[in-house]
Amino acid sequence: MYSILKAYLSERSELPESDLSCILDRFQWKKVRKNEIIIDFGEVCRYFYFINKGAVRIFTINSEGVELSRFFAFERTFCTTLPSFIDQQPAHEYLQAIERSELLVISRKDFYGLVSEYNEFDRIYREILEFSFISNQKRIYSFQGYSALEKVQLLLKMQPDFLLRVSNKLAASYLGMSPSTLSRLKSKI
Amino acid sequence: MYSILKAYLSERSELPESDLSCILDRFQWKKVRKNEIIIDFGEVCRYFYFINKGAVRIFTINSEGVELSRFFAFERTFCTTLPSFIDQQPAHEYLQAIERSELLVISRKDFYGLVSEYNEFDRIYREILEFSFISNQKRIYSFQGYSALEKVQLLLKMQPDFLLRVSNKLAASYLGMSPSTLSRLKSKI
DNA sequence: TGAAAATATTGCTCCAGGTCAATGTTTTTG
DNA sequence: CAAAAACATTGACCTGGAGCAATATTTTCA
Repeated sequence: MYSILKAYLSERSELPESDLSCILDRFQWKKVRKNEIIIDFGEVCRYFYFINKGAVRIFTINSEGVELSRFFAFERTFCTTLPSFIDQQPAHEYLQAIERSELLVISRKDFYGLVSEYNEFDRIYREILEFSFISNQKRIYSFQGYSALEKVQLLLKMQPDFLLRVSNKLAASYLGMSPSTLSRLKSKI
Repeated sequence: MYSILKAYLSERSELPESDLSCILDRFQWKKVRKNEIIIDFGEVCRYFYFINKGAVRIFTINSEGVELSRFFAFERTFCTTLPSFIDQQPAHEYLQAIERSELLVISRKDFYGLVSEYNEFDRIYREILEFSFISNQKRIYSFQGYSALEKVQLLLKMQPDFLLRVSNKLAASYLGMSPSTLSRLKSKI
């Protein structure tokens, strides 16, 4: 049950077995059904999530009622609505399971406890922050610089299985184009 | 000369006078002329910069030769090409002064020295990381959800003096539209 | 498992915003 | 400080991608 997270931590640190099991103890098992909202808009985010199985997305809804997806995460990934988690203000976005998923959940208090208790865990957290920053940055450049077709090609190159795993509608809301445009482009590739 | 940085640090921490002056000692004064490239594409970024006076931008050039601006920073801001600074790989972007500017420069080694030596400085660095992440995130949503006109209005609301300070051409490269479109929209507002 | 709901595909139409080019204005620099 | 270079504005034109709607397909769940 914890073996995937254990492997994840082992690969990224030198944590001894004893520390690993202390760390794993702080996580709780949680099953969510497809489309379940894990963190709601306006709610303060009090947990960090590790995706053991399944997939989630982070999205918001603009003033015209259109869903905008910012981020998709799959197995073996840490994920949460980070701004709200950091500053404990109401989230301006949703965290949603897009498949039936199994999550390992840790409270904010325990999470920061691990960060200050284990140097190696602090390093892993910093890597998560940096990774998030850098992937956001790449996305900004891709929105600025590319046509719809190029954005699809770029996505296929960076995450070849994304379009197989994510529905046309959600993928379009991630790429910033309409579902019909994405559908047409897919038939061209 | 160091008074602006000193005030910046004081506002954000409880650092005593003695620590403050130790910290300030690690920074070097640097003047740059307008348009000067501070960090070049392909160069490994070895410094963090505090903008004492002036303004800089971070940009890249896409495959069609078009400049894409990701970020503008003005007085009283820390700034660098963060991905390259973090992992010491060649930068995929440029850091450029867009006005004649005065910078306070600290080497990566000294910077991380301060991070580990002073808890308060570590906190300030984390705030910089988080701020960068969150501002990138807002920008992603704004690219996805808004028309050209709405993007300009949003920018005016968030940073009212941006368009007064940044040339039409550069502002357009930040907003992801052509200079002619931005020019037309400005006359409508 | 089969009816209902959600999603995907595709044709048609239209317009926001791009490109190009001409002109006016500002900035740079010898 | 004047000539040159860079930039801003504006008009004319064109096209990528949006919106809508009809149909086909897939998913959901009683």
